[in-house]
Amino acid sequence: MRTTVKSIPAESRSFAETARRAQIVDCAIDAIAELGFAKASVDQIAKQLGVSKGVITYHFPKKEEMVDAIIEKVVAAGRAYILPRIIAEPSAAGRLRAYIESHLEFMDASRKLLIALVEIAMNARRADGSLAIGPAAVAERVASLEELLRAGQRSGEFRRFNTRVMALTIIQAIDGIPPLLTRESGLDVKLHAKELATVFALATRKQPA
Amino acid sequence: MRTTVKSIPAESRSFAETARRAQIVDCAIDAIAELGFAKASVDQIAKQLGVSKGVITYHFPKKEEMVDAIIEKVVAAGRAYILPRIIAEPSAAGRLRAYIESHLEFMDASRKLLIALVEIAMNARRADGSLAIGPAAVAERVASLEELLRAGQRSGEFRRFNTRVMALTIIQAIDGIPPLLTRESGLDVKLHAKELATVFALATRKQPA
Amino acid sequence: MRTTVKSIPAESRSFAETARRAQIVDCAIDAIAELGFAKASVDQIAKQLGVSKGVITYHFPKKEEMVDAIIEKVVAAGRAYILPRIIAEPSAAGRLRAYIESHLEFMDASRKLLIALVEIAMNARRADGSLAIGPAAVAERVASLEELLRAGQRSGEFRRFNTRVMALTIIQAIDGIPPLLTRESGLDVKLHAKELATVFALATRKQPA
Amino acid sequence: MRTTVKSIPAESRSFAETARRAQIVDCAIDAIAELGFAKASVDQIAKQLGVSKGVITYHFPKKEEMVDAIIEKVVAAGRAYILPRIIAEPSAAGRLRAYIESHLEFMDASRKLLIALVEIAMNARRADGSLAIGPAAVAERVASLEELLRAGQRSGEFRRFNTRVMALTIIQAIDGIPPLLTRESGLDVKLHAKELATVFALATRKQPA
DNA sequence: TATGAATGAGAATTCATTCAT
DNA sequence: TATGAATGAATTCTCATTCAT
Repeated sequence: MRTTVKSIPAESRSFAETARRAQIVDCAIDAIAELGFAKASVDQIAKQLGVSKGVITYHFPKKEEMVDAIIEKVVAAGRAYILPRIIAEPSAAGRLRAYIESHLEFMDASRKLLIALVEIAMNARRADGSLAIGPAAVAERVASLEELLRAGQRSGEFRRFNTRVMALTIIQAIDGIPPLLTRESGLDVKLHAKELATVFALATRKQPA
Repeated sequence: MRTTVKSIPAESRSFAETARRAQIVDCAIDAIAELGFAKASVDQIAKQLGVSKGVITYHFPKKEEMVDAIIEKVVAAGRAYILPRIIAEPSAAGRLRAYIESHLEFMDASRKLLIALVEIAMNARRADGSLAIGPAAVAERVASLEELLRAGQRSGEFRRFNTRVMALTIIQAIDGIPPLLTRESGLDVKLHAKELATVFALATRKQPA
Repeated sequence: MRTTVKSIPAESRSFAETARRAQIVDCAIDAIAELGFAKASVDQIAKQLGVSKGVITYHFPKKEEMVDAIIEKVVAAGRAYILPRIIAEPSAAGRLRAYIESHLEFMDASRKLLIALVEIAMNARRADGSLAIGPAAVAERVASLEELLRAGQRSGEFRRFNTRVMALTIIQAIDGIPPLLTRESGLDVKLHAKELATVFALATRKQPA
Repeated sequence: MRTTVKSIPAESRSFAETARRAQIVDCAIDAIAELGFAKASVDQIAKQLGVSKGVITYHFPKKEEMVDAIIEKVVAAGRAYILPRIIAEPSAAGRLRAYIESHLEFMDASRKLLIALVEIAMNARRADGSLAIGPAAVAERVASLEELLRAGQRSGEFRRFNTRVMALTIIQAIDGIPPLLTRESGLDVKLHAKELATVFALATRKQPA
């Protein structure tokens, strides 16, 4: 038997369980990306997956859990793509460029994931009314980017600037991309990435004369 | 008289009617900013305004009309704040700085308005399912900013760059602010604005040797 | 001042009052005929009349009263058209033919009135849920037609038949016309009337050997 | 599974599903016959069935589907009753008599069904505003009755008359019965049927002398 | 008399969630 | 595990009616 209230904790999930959850998450991402968060009902997701609604609620007793699983998946995928590309760069400037470009490349390659994530970021709310993707998540990203920037300042590659504001500026410049992708499906992301990288390269480098 | 089908056309509204609509719009903005678009139901708005639900549907037979009124209000307010500040600047660089800073100042001064607008931009959909704030609205802003940038290039103030990508980058950097305001209520917008202005000043200026 | 609960009794109505009521009734008939009873809201009627909703509710505090006024008008108009044509006929057979033909002629000439009346007959209900046009109204018409038929039997023109059933049959054959008019706007009512008259002429006459 | 958008297609319905739908349809027929179409809300029907409103919308996502199911049921029942009785008759006159009498017998035996059907015919409208039972449905019946009449004329049983008008006349004489049943619950339908059959027998037969 | 604002009941529909099988 | 039926709250919208001016 299975209690209705709680889903199986991650560590005690069977292989099949894990696979099913992944399937559902993928399908939910599709649905959210296509229809928007508001219209991506459990019904819809189940329909697209070709199973009964009960399957969804069995694996994710609360929709919130499904949302969390989606966030987790996208974040993990993003990290897996981006981190190695940053680390591979020897200079701070290179790492910043890699940070920006790999973010946009990932977004380009995983449009649906990102569109879904943004839908969730804007709409999904917890039972108490708070946003599902809260300030803490951003704060973490900001902190890690600041670290990168400060390293560049310490090494003398970057000029003096407020690292917190610069980090926020870069991050929200990046985070502005997915909605752009929704609106302009033909957007040249490569070009956009290069331009954005250039912008922040010029903005952070030690200014000549 | 009031038909159920159409609201009174703007030009034939009485003073009281206009005032009531404004009141409702303000209240709706509050509700949307606080609760998010999805939870800002007609019921909620009516409750916050201390009137019956019918009052809302009386003045705005379709919720869509209310949404349009909100958009109109915010856009008009934004334009009124920003445009004079841009025009006042003699140089292209000055106008770009004014563009960025006045946008952020306005957002800072009118946080709720902007948060509501972004909620609407992300969520509100017309009866046919299309977004209430469509690609056309963005395209218009991009075009007008590109004009500013091209003028700077023509006058020799700005380096050569892809104006479309730069415009998009600037605009989405700006549009990323309201969600930031939601998450970080203590954000120093003045500082952020200056930093952002500097970023794009450095990014657009004719590069020194 | 004027109480909200009761309309002015018929006998103490001013000329203007009477005219206004007639205007509203005409407009309501139009609206009901066009939109159907369910969609002919007070709002709609007021809009078509170009006045405020209050005007309607002032003259007809309850919608039911308006409905009654419509019924009254149509019935009176019908009676005025039909009765003289019946009385003019010397024979029972002639009166029956006149009964049928003048009914259909009236319906043809006053399609909107009849369509509205049928809409009301089918849909309008009193506060207690009973139909606005009840059994009594039909009973009266049946009785009067039976009288005509019995006279024909007494005079030897008609064969023996159950006058009640024949009267009901004729009346509902007639009452079936307005919906027919709604569905088939090109219906040849003249032809239909003649055919119907012939049917009942053949059905009532003393049968030849 | 059950999507919100579409109900299960007829061919893939389970036994239980079919039974439930039938139960709801029956209950809806009761409600419509009793209260009229306008007052037979989903709420009402659910209440009468002793279930929650969601049950209805679960099985019939759109009320229109429920209406269609009702129409289908009544039409099928009618056809099943009437057709064999017509076919059984060898002569055209016999078939016409069977047509009329079996219609009325069916109406008598299934009063509620017919009353509900007429309510629907008069009131139910599709999303686009068109009547749920449109002109096409009547046209079909007229055509098939005309065929019967023409056969009688060809065989020499019937006199020459306009088959279209005669068919329309017969059909609306029949269709006038259900409202009559609503108003006069004590109506002797047997007698009425015989009388109606006689009327049209006399009206269609080759005239003596 | 006329107006328009306000009211509140009730309509259809959507949806997350619960639960027996 | 999976299914699908059931639930009830919430949402938008319509409408007759009331009432102050």
